[in-house]
Amino acid sequence: MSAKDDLRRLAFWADALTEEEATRARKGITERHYPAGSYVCHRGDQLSSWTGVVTGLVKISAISHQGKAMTFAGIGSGGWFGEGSVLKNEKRKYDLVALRDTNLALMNRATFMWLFETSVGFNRYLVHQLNERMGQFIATIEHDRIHDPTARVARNLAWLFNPVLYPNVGKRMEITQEELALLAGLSRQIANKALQTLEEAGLIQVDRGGITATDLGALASYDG
DNA sequence: TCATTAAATTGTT
DNA sequence: AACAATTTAATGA
Repeated sequence: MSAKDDLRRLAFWADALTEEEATRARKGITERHYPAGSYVCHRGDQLSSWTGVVTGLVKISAISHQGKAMTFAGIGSGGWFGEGSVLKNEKRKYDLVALRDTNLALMNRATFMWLFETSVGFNRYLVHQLNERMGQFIATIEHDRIHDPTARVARNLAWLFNPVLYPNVGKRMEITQEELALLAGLSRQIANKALQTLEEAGLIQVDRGGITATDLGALASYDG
């Protein structure tokens, strides 16, 4: 098996690399397991690895200076994040929590920087991802003051279903209502009601242990 | 393959 | 937070 095939198991962007690049990338990555509920890193930690979710679900959240907890994004399998902190070699500005049993791929900084300076395909992927996430952040800021729980759930779902950031995700995502509540910062009961509302509105279909998006655009722009 | 049991998830109060 | 109902997973006959 080639290094690229091996790398593809951990990272979908393996296809953008040459054999040589993939070989080096693979060597710079280690896999690590995080039990459900455990912290991957706290704000202020010096986690100098670019991080990919192989399996599981991770929440990125921060506390605003006003003391309010805020979720930036949920990352499902296939998602990679933290390039900002790695590039600038600075401390994390947010908390990372594994919402369920999770396997992460950690790429050390040296390897990341080498790819960044060497690989055209890698940079193409990075720019693509940064651009997409920029759009997501802007949408987040616009809806920062939304308190309607249904809208918050809709937004979090729209993130999770983002096809650019998480190409592995199809129309259906495996996530329990409890995990979604954790993501949106709501109680499970409220999240349950919100999901029922969204289902009645025809945006999603809820089944046991998973949610199917039927109208992604409407989900992303849902404002109550 | 089927039945029983345990565990997880959901809907409701 | 606690409860009952329902679904899935695991086990063993």
